[in-house]
Amino acid sequence: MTNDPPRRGGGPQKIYDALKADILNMSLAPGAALDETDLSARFGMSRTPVREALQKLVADGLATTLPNRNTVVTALDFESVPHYLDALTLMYRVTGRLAALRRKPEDLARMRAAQAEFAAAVAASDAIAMLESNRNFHLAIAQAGGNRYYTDLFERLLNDGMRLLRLYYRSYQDSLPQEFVREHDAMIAVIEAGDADTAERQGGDHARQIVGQLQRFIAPVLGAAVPLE
Amino acid sequence: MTNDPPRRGGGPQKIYDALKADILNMSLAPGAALDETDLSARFGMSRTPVREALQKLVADGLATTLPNRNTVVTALDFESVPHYLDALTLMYRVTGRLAALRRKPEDLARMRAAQAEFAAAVAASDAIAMLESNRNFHLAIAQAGGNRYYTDLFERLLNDGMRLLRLYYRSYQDSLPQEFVREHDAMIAVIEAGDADTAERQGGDHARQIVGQLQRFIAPVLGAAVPLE
DNA sequence: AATATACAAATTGGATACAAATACTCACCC
DNA sequence: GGGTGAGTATTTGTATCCAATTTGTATATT
Repeated sequence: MTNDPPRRGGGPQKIYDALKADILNMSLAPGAALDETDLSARFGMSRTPVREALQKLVADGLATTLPNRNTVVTALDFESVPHYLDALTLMYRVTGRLAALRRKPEDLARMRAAQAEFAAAVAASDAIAMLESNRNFHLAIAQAGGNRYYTDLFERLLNDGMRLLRLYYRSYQDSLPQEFVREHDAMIAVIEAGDADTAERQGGDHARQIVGQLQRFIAPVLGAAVPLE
Repeated sequence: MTNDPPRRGGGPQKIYDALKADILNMSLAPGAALDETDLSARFGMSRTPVREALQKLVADGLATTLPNRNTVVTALDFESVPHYLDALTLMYRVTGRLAALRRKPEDLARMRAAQAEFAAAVAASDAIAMLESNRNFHLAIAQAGGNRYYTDLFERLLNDGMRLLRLYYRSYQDSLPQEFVREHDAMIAVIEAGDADTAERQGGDHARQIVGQLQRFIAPVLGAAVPLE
């Protein structure tokens, strides 16, 4: 039996991973309470490692602690969506460029692996798997760029993006996913070829697609047009 | 006496602030051990709030925990300096542009306050105060932009920058600080005028100055030229 | 009836106690 | 004399315990 001997120190990581997955899935909705006692019961550990995991989530911006009260899943505030899209666009461009300049064989392998998962998820119409593999694909591009400042910011953006898109994933029922699969393939090709200018332009184009998506699907919810640019 | 009744919840913040200041000053050198027991004695609190503060420092990238061993101040690795400068340059430009577009009166007030401190520190040749007020000045510009994704990244960059420059602050004995004072004033003027294109260009120019500084003062230490761009 | 106040219950923040893993010491062996 | 190993000591990781703050409820007062 390869029953992991529950190694010391692995507790907070397990709890963190589980909660993070639930938050990104929107299994835990924005605003949902994260009760320390409940969680310690659920994971069979004391409150100490639970608190450590919660503090990491807070550092990621995925949770927020209300002083002397409980911790909650961070809300998605729509007024910051334009800021979000601005930063996302910039990071698509920058990471695309850097990846073209610095990609190594193992980076391309990671990108292809994530892209294969993405294509499979699209074929299966599995929205959650789509969002997750899409996130991993773009994260692989950022990692290929090798700049941890960009990688860390981009991960935060992609995390928030998973939650935003999960709200509106109905849009993925349309023809767009196939379009994204093709675009991803094109990005891999350009990055492999090392064409930095084209990779940056592609990143901008890809971002524009997503901006358009969100405009179409969020604006109606808000009841008014989102002021973008 | 306005003796703050030591309010519950303020412990970790105090410890975090004190340690962060020491790390940015380089009073705590990179690689220095952060012993939980020592710190709890020093601050007169138990290990619990100390650990919380350390975890926040780790999340900031200022400290690193070695599993089952102690936490240390994160090392400054010179091989990532080019990445650092790349991201810093981009953030100078982006935050300059955004600040010009979205500045409010209170933002300009904060910028001017930090700039006054910076000028005073330059006049007094106080290197630490220079670095700190310089950091606060640029952070005020980022805050004026209002995009928390950029603000958070920029704060990390400015933190790392304080440590890097502290290593080589002899360069500030030269004529350059006065140059920086003038440039900062020019940035305030352009941001107040709302000229986004010029503000972005200024940011890039300012970054170029710093890149040049670091090249001149770090390259000799490394024994070879740093490959930049 | 509505509001304010006092009381009670629940939950977080912090302290202490305990267990596991690592580092250090010193002796012993080659 | 140097290296290896057992045993000890120190330090982190986890559990439990206590206190302080807040929320909700019930009662009393206007």
